[in-house]
Amino acid sequence: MRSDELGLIRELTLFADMDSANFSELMQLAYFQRFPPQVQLITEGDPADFLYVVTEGCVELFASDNDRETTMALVQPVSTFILAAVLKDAQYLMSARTMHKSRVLMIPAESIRMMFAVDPAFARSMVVELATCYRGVVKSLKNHKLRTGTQRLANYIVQCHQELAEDGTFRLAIDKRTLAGLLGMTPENLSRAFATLKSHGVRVEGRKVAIDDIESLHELAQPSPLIDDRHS
Amino acid sequence: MRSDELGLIRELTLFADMDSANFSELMQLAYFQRFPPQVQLITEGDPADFLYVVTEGCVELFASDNDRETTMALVQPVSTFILAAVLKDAQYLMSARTMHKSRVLMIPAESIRMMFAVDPAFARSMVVELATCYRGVVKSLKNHKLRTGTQRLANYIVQCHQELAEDGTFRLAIDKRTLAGLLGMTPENLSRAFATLKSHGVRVEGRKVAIDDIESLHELAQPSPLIDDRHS
DNA sequence: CATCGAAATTGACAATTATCAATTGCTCAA
DNA sequence: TTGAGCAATTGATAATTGTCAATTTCGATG
Repeated sequence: MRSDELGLIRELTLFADMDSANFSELMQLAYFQRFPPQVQLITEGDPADFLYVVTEGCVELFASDNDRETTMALVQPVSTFILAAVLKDAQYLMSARTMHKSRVLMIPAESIRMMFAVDPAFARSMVVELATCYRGVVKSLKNHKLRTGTQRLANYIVQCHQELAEDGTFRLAIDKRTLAGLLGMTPENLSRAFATLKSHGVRVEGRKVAIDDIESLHELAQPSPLIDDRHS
Repeated sequence: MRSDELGLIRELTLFADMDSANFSELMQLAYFQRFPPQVQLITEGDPADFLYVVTEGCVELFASDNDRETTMALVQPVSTFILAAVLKDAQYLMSARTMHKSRVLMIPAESIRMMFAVDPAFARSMVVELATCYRGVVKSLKNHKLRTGTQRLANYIVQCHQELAEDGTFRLAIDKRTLAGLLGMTPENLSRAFATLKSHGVRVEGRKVAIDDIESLHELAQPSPLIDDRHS
């Protein structure tokens, strides 16, 4: 592992307050690996053997039932995922696959649980991490139960606009197929939702998005901090 | 507070491992109250001032956006709710109202956070509690994204069957209006879903449910432990 | 027991979303 | 450059779900 990467991991809320010796020991026990795109890292139903940390690339969390499949979340660097299963020593509820070439740290679940029992600061950080994840899923559930597909897209666009757009223009960070999955709709439906947004001042060309009438978009999206705010 | 109730609260995973003196202190700071049905206890968006514990009755967690509203979960005694918001010292993401006459313990958020910092066993219990809640919401999100309304109802019935039915017959624990909300559909739709289940061996009369053909119901429901198992 | 009011059901219809098929457009490698 | 292959779009249709209105049923109360 490179030391700059180690530094990034150390800065994560989950590890920042941990005792130094414990952190070092944990890193000693971990595996650092590169994966090509579209590699399935974990499968739902399997026992949770590792806690994962993405340091480069992007990982998709997804879930299946019967022959349906849905994207649950995208994990961007630098973040951990699948902590709850590791802690409860339970089965994974979600599967994970790399979207792009990715670098991933795999920490044995056993050693996470051991440190959890031993290092109180680590336990407290876990609380904060899990509370944040919990609230993230609650927001996602609200997003899905309270909004139509078009409204979810509108809010996604509003959020991108706030985060990246300087002149009202930005590029989608992910391809439309993945975006459709994330928003819980089919790619066909996403196309139509984009078409609907045209009349609310949103122009799309490939991955480029231009927003001409942010008021009109806000009107349609009705963004709410209790659903859309990334942090809080 | 009655001592038997205190005992029930002490037995909760969240408090079981806590230091005795700390637990006593926490209970000293808490308010125990009775509420009539349909009283709104908390409103989403408000700062999290209390952690709640239901000891009798039932509490509905719900969320709103624009003029839509949806049931997020039902909290049965004895359980805590709204822990994540308290811990993060953030706004509530969900509102809560009593469904029936209820007894509720209200613990000041401030003192929960103080104990969290001071009592390592309490912090570790929180991790387990939050991990469990997190997985609960993930299951709920999977339920909604991967299944149709009728399938969700079928799985709900299968679950009731496993837990209460001895002779293939049981009573619904909640009224149909609430059940509809919980399953994320309108009452009208729930009626139609019940009608659909008739051809899969489910007879409904008021709150009484009789299952004639559990195989056929399973076939339709396709229950999965990674969505439907209460614990794990 | 009668009656009021809310819950539940049913029907008709609209909106939303999914599915299937066909076509267009883009990207990458030979 | 060109063609193969995949992503994206578009159209047609079906399935699912929501909305509105009209009854019917059920339960609590006087």
